Amino acid sequence: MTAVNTNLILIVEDELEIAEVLEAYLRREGWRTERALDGQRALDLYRATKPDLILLDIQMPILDGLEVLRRVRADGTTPVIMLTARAEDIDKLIGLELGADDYVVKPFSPREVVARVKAVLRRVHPQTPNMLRVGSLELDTQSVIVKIHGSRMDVTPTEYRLLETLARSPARAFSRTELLEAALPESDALERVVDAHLKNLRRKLDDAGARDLLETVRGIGYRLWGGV
Amino acid sequence: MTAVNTNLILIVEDELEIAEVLEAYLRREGWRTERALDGQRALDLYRATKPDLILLDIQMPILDGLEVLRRVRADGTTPVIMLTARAEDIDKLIGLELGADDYVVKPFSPREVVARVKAVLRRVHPQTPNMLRVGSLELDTQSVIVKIHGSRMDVTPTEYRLLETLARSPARAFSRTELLEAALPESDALERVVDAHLKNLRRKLDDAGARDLLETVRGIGYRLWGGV
DNA sequence: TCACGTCTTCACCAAACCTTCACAGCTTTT
DNA sequence: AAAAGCTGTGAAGGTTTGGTGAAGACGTGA
Repeated sequence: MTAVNTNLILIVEDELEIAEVLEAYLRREGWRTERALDGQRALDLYRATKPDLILLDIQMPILDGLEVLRRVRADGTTPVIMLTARAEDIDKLIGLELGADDYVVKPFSPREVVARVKAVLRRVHPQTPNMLRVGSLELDTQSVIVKIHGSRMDVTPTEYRLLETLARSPARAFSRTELLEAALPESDALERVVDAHLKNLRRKLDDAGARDLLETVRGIGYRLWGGV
Repeated sequence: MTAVNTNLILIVEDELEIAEVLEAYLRREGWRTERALDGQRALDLYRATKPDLILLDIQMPILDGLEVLRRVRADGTTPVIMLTARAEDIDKLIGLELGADDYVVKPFSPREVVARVKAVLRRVHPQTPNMLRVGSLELDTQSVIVKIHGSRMDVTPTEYRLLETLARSPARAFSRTELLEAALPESDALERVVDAHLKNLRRKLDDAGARDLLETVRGIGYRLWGGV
């Protein structure tokens, strides 16, 4: 029931165990998945199923990931997240004409991958708006720009992610743990880091004239409030 | 009556004390609960009651949690949150074919568990109602915001929990003990604290123009009453 | 390598909150 | 009418929680 999230994700990965773990995590989030163990099969499945997103390992038999990416790009704009063992050639990967949408460096945690997939799908999907508005706050999730009363406010990456998480569910009260997991996956920071970042964010909001936007919910966490 | 939030949660945990604490916290949120002390009884209860979600300890006599999970998965898609002592092999747990929906590592805080349960249920039933209304009182359980006649009323965490408990069963008379257990589990406060909190709550309701919402039921306790 | 911006931790403080108590007021019982 | 039983209430004390500034860790690019 509740077929809200029927995106199809193609997992291209020759290490069976990794593929299985990824599959389980993605399905847990409600996505359908397909798996390919090599580049050739990946292209076949790509053409047959037209997935909404591709998770693509670089090192693979038959056709390597970069070649698969090239051919997928020659055909369309399907979002691709690269899975790679080494951080070095990443820059080329993203920078050069290949145009992957994101990448994750092995060894990665499945949660990290899920977070990236969500982010990319949000960015790409036309049905999801790129503008978030809460009171006088405006977030452009495409260009990663924050505005208050129409003028720009500089925020650090972590502050931005926290803000976006909060802004996606205005008024909803988030626990510190939720915020940590949403904005800082892979970090084992203490809950208090949320306080620290939100304190800084608050100062900036304050300077920009939106003092009361970010509310503390005592005993629970925080909430963004721009309404009655 | 008042079948607003009739989710049934099955708690499978052999440590009695943990099970009791979890039960108290979950009931506080308005869910019904069942308890099983071992894997065999868990499966029996699962088949008999078809719960909406299962909290499943891994270490258990008779049938361990993993085996229970396997069998539940063989039968359907009931969401399962694992309770586990060690953080290490978690990813495999969730990943490989077993497919738990989430996990919490012991020692956990009951609040944390409640948050996870809420998150998983939200994922599974996307449109869960989160508004409670009694007369001119409105509770948004997701935002943790209280409104009277449409405008916000600030309440303390304990006041909020008492109010929510009362509002989930409008017109029903609660004893002080019931309210204590529902709103302050694990507290050994005297019954009189309920009076104290409700006195404060009454003053706030009064200031907000809803004087008679919270009624005293002499010899019994209190009740929320909003109209005919 | 250094300099810089950012992230994380920590310790301390203030504010908010919870609990208890004593007493007053009211209701019911004797 | 007095006594006994409940509930309302204000204030005091102790506890918990969140805000805050500073210091160190970390990573990145010059």
